[in-house]
Amino acid sequence: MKVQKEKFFNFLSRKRLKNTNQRVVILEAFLRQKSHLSTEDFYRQLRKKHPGIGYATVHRTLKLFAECGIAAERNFGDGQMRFEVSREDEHHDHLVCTACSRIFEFENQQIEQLQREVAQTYNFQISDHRLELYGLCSDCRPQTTSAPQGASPANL
Amino acid sequence: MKVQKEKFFNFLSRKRLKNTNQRVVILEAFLRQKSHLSTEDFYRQLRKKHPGIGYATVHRTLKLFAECGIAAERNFGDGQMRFEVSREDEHHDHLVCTACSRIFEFENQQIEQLQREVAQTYNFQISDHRLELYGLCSDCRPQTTSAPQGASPANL
DNA sequence: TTGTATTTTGATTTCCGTTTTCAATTTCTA
DNA sequence: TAGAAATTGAAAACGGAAATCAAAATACAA
Ligand SMILES: [Mn+2]
Ligand SMILES: [Mn+2]
Ligand SMILES: [Zn+2]
Ligand SMILES: [Zn+2]
Repeated sequence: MKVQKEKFFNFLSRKRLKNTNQRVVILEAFLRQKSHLSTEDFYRQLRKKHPGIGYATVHRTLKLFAECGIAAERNFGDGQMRFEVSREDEHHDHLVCTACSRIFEFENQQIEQLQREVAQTYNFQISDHRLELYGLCSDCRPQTTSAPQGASPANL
Repeated sequence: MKVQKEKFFNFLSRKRLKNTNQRVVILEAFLRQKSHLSTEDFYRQLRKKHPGIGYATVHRTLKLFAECGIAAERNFGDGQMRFEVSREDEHHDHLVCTACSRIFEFENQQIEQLQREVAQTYNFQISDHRLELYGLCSDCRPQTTSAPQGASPANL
């Protein structure tokens, strides 16, 4: 997390932005918080310890994090913007459970490579992508384990 | 387009919904319209020929199309819901140009297969997925064709 | 240290696409 | 054709994101 802090403070001075108490507090809370929180959820967490900080400031600061590159904005289809810490080197995509809303992360280099190939055939210059798999996680799907090895009775 | 019409009318009677003039008009316009239109854009097109039909009805009917399966809802990150005709058998993903907003469609069975494999390792039951590649289309990227084979002068 | 120009803050308002409301109208069935 | 039930369209409500603005905080030169 040291890296992200430095990166943000560099960003601030590069952009001639001011290093305020609120920004420091929000930064540290953000780096500690669990991933994929909506602005609202994050704000609610934060206000427990820091009731003085306003929603607008939280919102603006999260946007700054995204601009600076230490946060990734996510959008899983409910109308909520979500944020997670993003690392320089790492990239991942998501499995989203439509029942319990849990989110699982995965990385698949073959898929990434195939995406690049697709783009190439269209002479398209990729700057970003999103891949999300929606469905039921192992806890939420009907019969989690031990699918019958006999005849499964024709699924529809 | 015959298929979609039948499918929708079957859906209506199955659900005990009424077959109104507006629904027929909207259905036919939708099947004729170009893809990835927002509700607003579609409504504006429609009202030229059918000024009497209200936005609410258009919105509700597009949702019905989606529920019935003849339309796919899309969301390319601008805060607009978009719709396109969806066919029983076909599936595709999208390349979205961040400069001119044009949208290109592609299909890649290898990626689809790898997605299934990812899901399997998480014991996750996929019901849907979205894959979008964002960037610059061939018309919008800096030097479209004939990249210099000599030294390219350090981009950035 | 000031002084001061500049930025930031937080309460509030505005925005904007989506969805709901509700009385009037239309559809469907018996 | 009557009457129950669904639909319509104008308008209002909704919800999250973003903008507004006066007061406060910050940075920095003198
Ligand atoms: Mn993630
Ligand atoms: Mn498409
Ligand atoms: Zn689940
Ligand atoms: Zn383009």
